[in-house]
Amino acid sequence: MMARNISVCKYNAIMPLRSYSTSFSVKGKVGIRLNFENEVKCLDDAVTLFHRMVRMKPLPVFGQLFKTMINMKHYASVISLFREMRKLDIPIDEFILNNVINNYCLMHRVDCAFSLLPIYLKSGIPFDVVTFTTLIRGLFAENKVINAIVLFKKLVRDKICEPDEIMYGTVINGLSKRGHTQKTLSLLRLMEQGNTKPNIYIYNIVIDAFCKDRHLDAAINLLNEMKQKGIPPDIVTYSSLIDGLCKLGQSEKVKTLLSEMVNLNIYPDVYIFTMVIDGLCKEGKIEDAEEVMKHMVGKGVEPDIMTYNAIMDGYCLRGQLYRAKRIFDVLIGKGIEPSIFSYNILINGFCKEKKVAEAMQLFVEISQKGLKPDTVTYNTILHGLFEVGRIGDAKRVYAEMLSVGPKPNICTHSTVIDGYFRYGLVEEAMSLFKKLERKRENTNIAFYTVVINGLCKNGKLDEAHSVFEKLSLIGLPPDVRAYNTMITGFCLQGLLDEANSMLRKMEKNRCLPNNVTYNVFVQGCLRWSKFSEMRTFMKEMADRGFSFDASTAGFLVNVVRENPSVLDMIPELHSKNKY
DNA sequence: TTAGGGTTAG
Repeated sequence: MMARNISVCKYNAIMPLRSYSTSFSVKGKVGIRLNFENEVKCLDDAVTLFHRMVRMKPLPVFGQLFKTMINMKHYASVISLFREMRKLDIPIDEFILNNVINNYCLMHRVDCAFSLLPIYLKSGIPFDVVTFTTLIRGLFAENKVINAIVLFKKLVRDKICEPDEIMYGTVINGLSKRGHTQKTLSLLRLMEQGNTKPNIYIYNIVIDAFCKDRHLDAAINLLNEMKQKGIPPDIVTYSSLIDGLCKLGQSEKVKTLLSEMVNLNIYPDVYIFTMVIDGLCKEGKIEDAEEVMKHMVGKGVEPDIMTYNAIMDGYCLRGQLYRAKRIFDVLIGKGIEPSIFSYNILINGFCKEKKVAEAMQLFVEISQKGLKPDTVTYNTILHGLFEVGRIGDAKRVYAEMLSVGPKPNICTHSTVIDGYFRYGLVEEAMSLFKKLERKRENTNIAFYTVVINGLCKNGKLDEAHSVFEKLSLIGLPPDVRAYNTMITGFCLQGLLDEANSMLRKMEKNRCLPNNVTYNVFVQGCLRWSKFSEMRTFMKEMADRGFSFDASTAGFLVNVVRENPSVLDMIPELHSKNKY
């Protein structure tokens, strides 16, 4: 296979170029554009063509070659060819510069993209809306949201360039993908007052943001609004809405929207069918999902890897791993390449069922198939290995990840620290925790809760409490899980007063206790025979509409079995309706 | 040359 690719590349590179050229005229400039789209199949072709182009007279247009290389993701080579052009004194135009800026943005080097701006000034090339739209997208891609907005506002305020629909779309999309849904709506409203009116793209981005936030009412209001304004919704509008409704399990509304779009002659594509299939699978209705898959094939829409991934995940969620694996074999049989998601889904399925040997086999297969395990793969395997107590293997996999794998994220750190604590490796857990704190790694409240829980479970309540106390100081106010973990720690040690004052503290800090909070406290009372406190507490619990969970009920059964007089000490336990 | 929709992990 490889040998054939090389020979095709060499053949393409020596094709006579003149026969593929056309002349064009833009803004009064005449040039020769080479029509090579189907001829440049690999980097070799592109570089060979570049070296032929630089010798041509008159010089042809280079921008399209760069665009082709960007599409092939040969970003570093674009930069070296651009530098070569500069050395050869080949004139640069706005197409080349905009493409190189885009290239740097795609490399996540927006700083380098900005450093090209002086070339525009030196070469007398005016900045245009494309340049700035590309830079704004580059800033968003690196999560530099404030910089993106500052740049956008400066462009408008200083009248450097008039934003078009695409620039607005880029800003609104950047904001929506980073959780600023309300701001996307504000910008849409702002557009209504200006010269550039919101179009279908703008509406679709805002509708999608509301759907992702599960605010389907707001999304449907916008759908009606765009219809009223004479902007007809398209397949993307419907796909966002259908996905949002599927994720909320509102199958009746999904059916309504599906028939509405078909009435408008918009037919569901593989995206929409996959969303419906995924929604059904997540609800455990795989038989229905399989029916939808048959239906789509009947309509001439072929399932792709994401459709199969949804079905595989559905079977994994029901613990039917071997059916999931059969789907995996079927898609390979059909010539569909599994993605890293396919492997992750199966590995997760096997790990959840504690079949870690099978999971490890798939993990090894990933590299053999020319794919690379990603952070999710490592996190899933690490969790699976710790879960079954294969600590040595977990440590080996973690070391492999640190040396040759993807960069660990907060989920990796939480999994490893939790794993260490669970097997009493307190020193290793704390040393990793302190190292991450020193490096100012990204942390969140869930990560700290893992540490607090680990310390509590290993009898280090004071240390856990001091970590808990500093949470608000470092800008991570404890959530209900963090409070529950700390309350559990106090209850395990019999410090019921401290647990109670923690419960009052959470209410004072406007973090409402939940069913777990009360159950943890009740179990603490039972464990330490604090029956009078328990009676007071049970009343508060019932008043707030909470009840015993399965864990408390099991605990209670054991306590009563050992000491039946508990039932006399807590007469409320006879009241079956309440507890 | 620059904007919109689908899958996995703690």
